[in-house]
Amino acid sequence: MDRLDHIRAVALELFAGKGYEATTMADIGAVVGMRAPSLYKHVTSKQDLLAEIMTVTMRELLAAGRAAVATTADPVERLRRATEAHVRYHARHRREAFVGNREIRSLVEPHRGRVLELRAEYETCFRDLVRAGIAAGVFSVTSERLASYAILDLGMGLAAWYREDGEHSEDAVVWQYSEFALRIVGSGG
Amino acid sequence: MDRLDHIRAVALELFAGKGYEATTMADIGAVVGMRAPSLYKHVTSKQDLLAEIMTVTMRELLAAGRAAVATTADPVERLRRATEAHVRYHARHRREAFVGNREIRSLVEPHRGRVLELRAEYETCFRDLVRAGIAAGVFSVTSERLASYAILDLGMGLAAWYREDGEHSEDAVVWQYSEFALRIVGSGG
DNA sequence: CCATGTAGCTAATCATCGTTAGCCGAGCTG
DNA sequence: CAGCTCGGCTAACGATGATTAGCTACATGG
Repeated sequence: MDRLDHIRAVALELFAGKGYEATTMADIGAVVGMRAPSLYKHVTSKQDLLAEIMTVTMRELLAAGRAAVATTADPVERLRRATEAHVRYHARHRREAFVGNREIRSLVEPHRGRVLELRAEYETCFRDLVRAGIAAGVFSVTSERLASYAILDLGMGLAAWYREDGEHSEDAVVWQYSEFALRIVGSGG
Repeated sequence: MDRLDHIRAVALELFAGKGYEATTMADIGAVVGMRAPSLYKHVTSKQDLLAEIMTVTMRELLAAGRAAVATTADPVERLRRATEAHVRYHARHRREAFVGNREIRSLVEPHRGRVLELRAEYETCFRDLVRAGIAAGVFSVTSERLASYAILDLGMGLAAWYREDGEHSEDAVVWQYSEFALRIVGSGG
């Protein structure tokens, strides 16, 4: 693995485990195997490390969501696939998702604004999916906002507790949580 | 309001808004109307401020949960009431709940251990509620763990976005989210 | 009216951290 | 072999921030 990739991976692990502010460059260096100042031969700043993790994560998440709904027009199927993508991403990249959700506050402008925009866009996608199902008469919820937030929060919660080697396989969690999402909108099996 | 209560309230507001680490004693003092060192005439440390917020919050949450299920034996009704209490607490004390969820990492031992114990106890309550419903044949989920996590995460998500003066009233959110919880376990109206 | 405690302030302490400066050895290139 | 670049190191800088020390004004109670 490239030195830089290694640093990024370690930073992600530590940001997820102790938080951005609580992680020092010396911490990162200690795991990578060098002193804090040497890190600057590979990265431009600690803030940059965070900014890149977060923007890449949000972009990937958004892309995964768009791709998931691209091949069908059925509202139920669209919401199911979007939720599957959402949950799968949060299970497979739980550290990225975790940091992405929790450390927005630590991001400095203009990165924060950009990440927030991406997130708003992502949320809008889900709200639209719910709205479409309501309009089609296949979902029964009184507020598309509450329902879409509830579904999105499933993923964020997942990123907090999911472990690759835990009790549940990725597929099991993806399936069960997608089922939950459809039940939330009143369209469960 | 007592000076000390005022300080606690300001600390809570700032911890919720910028995070514990990012909040300085000077920040708190600036809002209260005094210099950082003067705060120590009322408070023993910044860490103590956090520890008290978190332990009080967890104790209140646990008490609210226990009280909610105390007066009925019906599994469906018990889960509904527990969820109502859960969601209501997160709506009414969103700052406390938000800090309580996010700043466990910033809590130093032995406080952290105690708060984690309380949280584990609280989670166990919900898992037992779900298990009881499954045993009684009124819920249909394959994993009580996933279902209870999903329900608990609804509250945590709520604390992140809910605003007292927002689009939805507390009662509306409580009702809708409790409905979501029952739908998640396959017992929705 | 004085004595005392309360609650503020400034200055100082002490530690931590991100980041920069400048040195140096190893290894590739001509 | 000479020199350059890469990537490490130590030392130092500069800022920040929690906390302590020690001073002072004021209010209260004897």
